[in-house]
Amino acid sequence: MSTKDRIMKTTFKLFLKKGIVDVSLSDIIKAADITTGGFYYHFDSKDTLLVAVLKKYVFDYFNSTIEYARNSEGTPREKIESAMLTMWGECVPIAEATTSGESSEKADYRKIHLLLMEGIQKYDVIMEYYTKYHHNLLNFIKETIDEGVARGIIRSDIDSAELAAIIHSSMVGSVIMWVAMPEIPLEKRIISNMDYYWECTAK
Amino acid sequence: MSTKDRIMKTTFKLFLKKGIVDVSLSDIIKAADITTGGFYYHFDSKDTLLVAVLKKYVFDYFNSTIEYARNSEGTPREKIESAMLTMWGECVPIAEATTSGESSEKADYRKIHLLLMEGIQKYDVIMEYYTKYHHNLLNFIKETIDEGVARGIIRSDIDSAELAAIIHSSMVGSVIMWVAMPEIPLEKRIISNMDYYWECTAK
DNA sequence: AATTACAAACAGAACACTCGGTATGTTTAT
DNA sequence: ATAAACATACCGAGTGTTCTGTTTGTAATT
Repeated sequence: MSTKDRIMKTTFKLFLKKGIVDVSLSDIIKAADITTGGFYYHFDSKDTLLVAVLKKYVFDYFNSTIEYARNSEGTPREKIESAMLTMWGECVPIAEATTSGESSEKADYRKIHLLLMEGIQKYDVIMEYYTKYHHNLLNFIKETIDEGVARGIIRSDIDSAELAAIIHSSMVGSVIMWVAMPEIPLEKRIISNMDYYWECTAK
Repeated sequence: MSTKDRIMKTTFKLFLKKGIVDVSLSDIIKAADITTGGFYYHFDSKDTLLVAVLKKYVFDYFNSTIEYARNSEGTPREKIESAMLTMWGECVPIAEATTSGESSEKADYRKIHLLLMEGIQKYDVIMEYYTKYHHNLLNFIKETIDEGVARGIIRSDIDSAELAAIIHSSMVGSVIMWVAMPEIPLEKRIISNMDYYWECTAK
């Protein structure tokens, strides 16, 4: 693994532990076992690194998950549910970044969400990534509903754009509620919400 | 207004502008027109101030809004909807804190949400406040649904706890989506979601 | 010889916080 | 009535630390 990759991976691990602002350059340098000179050889500034890390470990992963779900088989509900659970439940790249031998602590989306909100507040470009990601997710849900209507699985008298928006915000809300009240697992929240929608929408 | 109140109000205004971590003590001292010594006469530390400000201007306001809605008249839907819109749409104390003459910039809940997430990450006690607030909100929704069932307005075969959780997360999700995609106003999102639920639950 | 990939010392600003002092009340004792 | 004793509210220079970023140096590779 290249030094640059090691810096990014180490930084992301530190983010998950302490949030963005509480990670200093010297923290990164110590944890990645490099020096200041080495760091500035690979990155222009601390900010450059932070944005690159969030893009790589969060947004690229999310968008590729959506892309994967888009091309997968299954009922509309299965497709949407599995995309959500993959993005927010399993969090593969996070697991990869954190559990490579040394650390066994569970990395979950709750931390990621807090990171994102911190990033949004600090960097406009993160806000742009976040908006684009949600447009992508919303479109995916709408397309999947349309597909369900076309296949005769979903009632054809619904407004797919509106239903997609409702499902979308409901799913996102489940995640936030899970941040505030982790005693109910995310999976249960998502499935319970979906049950309710499908009761009203399935043909 | 006492010096202590002025410090807190000024700090909250700065928070809305720059987030928590980017507000330094010297920012506060300049904006509130005090001195370092004056500040430390009133507060033990910067952290003490930050937590006190979030409690006063966010959590106390939210919880009192729920209390007010609990004791108000109207259909279950009206009660729930107006509580949400008061908390997240109008944001009275924020308006009070920011628009007292000098500043006319719109303060909305989007900033508050980002502040809260920042606070949660940094201070355990803020996380506790946040959890308590959401339990309070969830209970209010459940009680209101139960009341609707008792009054014969809502179908009696629904599980009020589950429906409350679904409505709760959907409302919270609307707020988050509004952070990411502000082009659709919060009010429209909330009403659209509620329309959908009421179609399935009203008698 | 030149470029790559780092090392190490350092600069300069910003940070939260301390501390000795001052001015202005407010009791209490004579 | 007056002075002593104390309390409250505030001042602002100064401390030590930490921060990001710069500069210069060096070993290895091409």
